[in-house]
Amino acid sequence: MSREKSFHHGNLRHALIEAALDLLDTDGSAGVTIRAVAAKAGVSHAAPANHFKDRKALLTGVAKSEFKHIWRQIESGLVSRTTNRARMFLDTIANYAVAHPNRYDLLWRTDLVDHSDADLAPLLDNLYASLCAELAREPSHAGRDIDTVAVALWSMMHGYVSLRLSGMFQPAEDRLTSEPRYEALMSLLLPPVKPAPSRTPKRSTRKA
Amino acid sequence: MSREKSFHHGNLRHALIEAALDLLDTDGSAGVTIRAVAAKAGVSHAAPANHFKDRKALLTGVAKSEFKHIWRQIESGLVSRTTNRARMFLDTIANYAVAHPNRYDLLWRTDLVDHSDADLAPLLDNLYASLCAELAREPSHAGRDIDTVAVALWSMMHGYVSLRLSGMFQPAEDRLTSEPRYEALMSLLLPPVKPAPSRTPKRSTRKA
DNA sequence: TTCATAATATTGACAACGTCAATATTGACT
DNA sequence: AGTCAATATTGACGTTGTCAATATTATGAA
Repeated sequence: MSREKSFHHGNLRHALIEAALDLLDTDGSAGVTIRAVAAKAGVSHAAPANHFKDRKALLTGVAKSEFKHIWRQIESGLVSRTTNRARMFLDTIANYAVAHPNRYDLLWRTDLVDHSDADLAPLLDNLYASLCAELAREPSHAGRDIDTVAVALWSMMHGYVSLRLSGMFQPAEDRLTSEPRYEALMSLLLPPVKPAPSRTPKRSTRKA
Repeated sequence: MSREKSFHHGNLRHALIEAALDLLDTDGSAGVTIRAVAAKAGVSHAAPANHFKDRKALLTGVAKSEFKHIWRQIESGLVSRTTNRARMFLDTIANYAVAHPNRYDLLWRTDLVDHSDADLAPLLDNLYASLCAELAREPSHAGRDIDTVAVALWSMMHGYVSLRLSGMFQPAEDRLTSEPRYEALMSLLLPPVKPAPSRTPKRSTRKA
């Protein structure tokens, strides 16, 4: 991000996050030690301290980077889409979770990530507000409280993928419709539609 | 459980789990170190190795004990109840999560608990099968696939409490009905009823 | 009762970890 | 050229999980 391409290493901060992601994918969050990250970036074990005050700050940096990535992915998925936009919002996160289970797990680890971080908290707020805005534009939720629907959808998606990753559930299909389970779950709260208009969301504060 | 009340310490295994629960409640799962648990139980740092081969085994023992506790709580709640039994099943777990956040967090930590443990896995299977059995007895789910409803409910409950504990959501009420949010969420999938008959569940295999 | 043996507990050690202090090196700017 | 802040290194410390070696105790057979 920042163009400080000089000094001893040259943008070590970014290199540390990249190294952390590598270790995260292969060894899980427990494998993301300061020393291993430093070694992978080619610096001494105390070098990261100049950019992240401790391990939690480093992992919070990783989480920030990943939430931004998810946000961009959602945005790019929304531009060309006019129907089922809320659904695509949720699918993007769910797909991310399945594709990068260790990363998804980290994102919600309160012991490893500071969710009240000055940069991270607004990212979460924006995500939630964006989902609410999409739901508000869908006519099928006319008589419903938007926040309740948003919290319900996000909770179900998050709970499902979390319990899947925990091994509590196994992948399966709906016995009646033969849909994949995730499809069947979403249809309970968010029936898919065919036509719809388009753009520009509003804000909302996340309360559950 | 086992009546081996002798040897040096006298039922150290049980004492270790109790000590671990204490540390878990006060300091979170990170505070449950083998050495701290041993110290709290009044033994040397290597004594636990005779009862738990490593830290994961100890925490898996804690999880087993807690899942049994939840199971008993659900059972005792069901005996005198004829309506909304599935709902009470879910409420029991949700209430446990709020009352003991650190314990609930541990239960789903795949890095700390072995969910494929020979004793633990059947507990999870029984819990899921029990929920399915209760849902099957409720007439409101006539045309639905029971597993899909069970997975949806459990996912939403788990996702909601998890995201609450992560700080992603804050406690709030439904804007339309002024119910607490949790009530509003559950009502979306499990509308409460007044009358109903009674007893005896069946089995089901957990697939999602 | 004696004694062998298994079960259980202790002591001591080791490597890996996060973190800190002290020091060294480099870049930027005057 | 020379000062200063930013950045990196080295070395150390306390804590952790785990292992090996040893000691202690209970159990059951002789």
